[in-house]
Amino acid sequence: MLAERGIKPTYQRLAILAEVLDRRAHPTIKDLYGGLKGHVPTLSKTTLYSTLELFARHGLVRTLTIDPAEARYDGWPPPHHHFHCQRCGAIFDLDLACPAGRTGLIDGHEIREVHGYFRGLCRDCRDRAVSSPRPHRGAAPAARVNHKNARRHQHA
Amino acid sequence: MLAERGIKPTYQRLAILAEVLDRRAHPTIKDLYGGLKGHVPTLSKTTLYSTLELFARHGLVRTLTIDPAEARYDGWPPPHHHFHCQRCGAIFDLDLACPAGRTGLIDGHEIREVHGYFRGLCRDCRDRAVSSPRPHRGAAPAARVNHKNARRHQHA
DNA sequence: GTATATGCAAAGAATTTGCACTATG
DNA sequence: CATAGTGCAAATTCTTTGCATATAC
Repeated sequence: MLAERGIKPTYQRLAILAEVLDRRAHPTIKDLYGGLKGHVPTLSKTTLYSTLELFARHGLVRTLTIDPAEARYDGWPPPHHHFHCQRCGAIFDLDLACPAGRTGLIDGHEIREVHGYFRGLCRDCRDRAVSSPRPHRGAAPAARVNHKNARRHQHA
Repeated sequence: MLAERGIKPTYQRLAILAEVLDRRAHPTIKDLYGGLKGHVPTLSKTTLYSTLELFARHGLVRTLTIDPAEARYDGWPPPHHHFHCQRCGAIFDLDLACPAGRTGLIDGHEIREVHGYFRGLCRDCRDRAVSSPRPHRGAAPAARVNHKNARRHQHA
């Protein structure tokens, strides 16, 4: 899968690719690093970053910038949209027919990547909100997506 | 515009709102800070950050996370998509009819924000590439949107 | 006079860079 | 050997936080 794209298939790269493909939950660098540590104990984050960038350049993974605090990676090939929960931070895949999601030219710009996502309250958080309208004291305030704090509350 | 939304209209807030609305080029914090320094010399970035977050919570501005390196702010109200040039970093508005851009429920998730954007080569960079297919020696490599470096090459 | 807003400086954290080391052919 | 890949540590820089001061009602 790598060699045929002109990417030298090193041990690290194969492991990283497998890890990304294996995860459907849009892992962060940290997630991937944690998951890979077992198989590739010497792995450095530098390699992770550079390899994922390499993969992204070759279209093997998508880099998601939905969460402003940290990048997430998506190895699921078919085009799809995402949903980002403002409360729990989870990211779900959405399979919408999206006519706007086309490549080619728009207004003279050459389209190479299409990104679509939604934000709001996910099903679970919504259910929770319905069953207990008033959040408990000490509950996390409505997630401030722009803050690094949000990271701490996320499910991955 | 602020008071009726329950936001105390302080001098700083009015100035920040005016600055965001005045700019159509999806300014960064740095852009806004630079532009505001003249009128509000004592302005701190802390206030900028917190005020923009406040505005975003109240729907007065959108926070764009298209550029992973730094947030951009959009005070243009009507829903629209964006195009991000991988080479020069510029962000353009795209006015597409996007049926996916709806609020309500999708798969049980409650949609509150819709974000759609494209990446590729903008019209200008494309023209340039056509007229001189081989980049000059020393020309910037294809922008690595994931890198902070990209910032230095951006037009704002 | 109490609550809220502002600002400065310091802290925090993801990402990038520099450079030395390793693997491969 | 030469080239490309890897890894550590340091650097960079956006963003957040802690508190002290100022402002508003």
